Amino acid sequence: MKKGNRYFIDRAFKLLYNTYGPQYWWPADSTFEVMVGAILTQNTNWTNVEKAISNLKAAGLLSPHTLYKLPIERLSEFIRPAGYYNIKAERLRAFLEYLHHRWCGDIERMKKEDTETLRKELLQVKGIGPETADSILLYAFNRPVFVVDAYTKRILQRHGIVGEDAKYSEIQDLFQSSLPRDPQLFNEYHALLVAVGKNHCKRKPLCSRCPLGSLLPEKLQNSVSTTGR
DNA sequence: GACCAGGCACATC
DNA sequence: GATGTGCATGGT
Repeated sequence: MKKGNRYFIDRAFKLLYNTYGPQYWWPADSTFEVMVGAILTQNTNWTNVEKAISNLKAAGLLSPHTLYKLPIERLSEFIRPAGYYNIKAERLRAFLEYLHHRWCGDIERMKKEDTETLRKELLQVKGIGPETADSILLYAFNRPVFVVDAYTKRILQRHGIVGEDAKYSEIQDLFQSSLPRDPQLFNEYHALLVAVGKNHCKRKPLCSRCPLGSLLPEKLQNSVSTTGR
């Protein structure tokens, strides 16, 4: 672990927290809702996911048992606003099968399993990859697992902390070995990275006035766009 | 109308 | 193992 990287990880959190304050993630009323949301939000704006979730709520379907009984064709209609609705219906279906066959639909039982086992099992569910599995572990089960998303990767790349070809596990290790294993800290940090990413780190360069600007290495200062906000 | 969003699986080389 | 592609709605 390079010392400069640890400094960046440490300092960035403070800057982001001072700028944006607590993010109160994950916005949901239940553990199950977090898990459903984690699948629905794959490559999708959260506002679209909210529409899908409120559809399910309004129909009284947001529980492991009721959703399990719902035919996949109807499920896909309810979640339509979230986009990729056919594929996400299949993914939710696969998760619900896992929940029922492995845990009898009992989330309280699932909560007692250890983190490594849960992660391994979640990754075997078709449609659940590393980010979705880790979102469930952190935000639904309060486990000290750092979630790496597209914004996290982009921000680290633009600051020269990791290379263009950085793998998920490399970035995750970077955070997990630099920070105390505190779920609340990981929770807040990831949410803050999304907040700054939405404002300043889109696919096209948009770095000016970014709260992390002071952490940019000098050699990268020239690449900062001044046309953004 | 173009671009983007809190990924993942699968085909192909 | 790396790279490309399909999946789709809704906001800016």
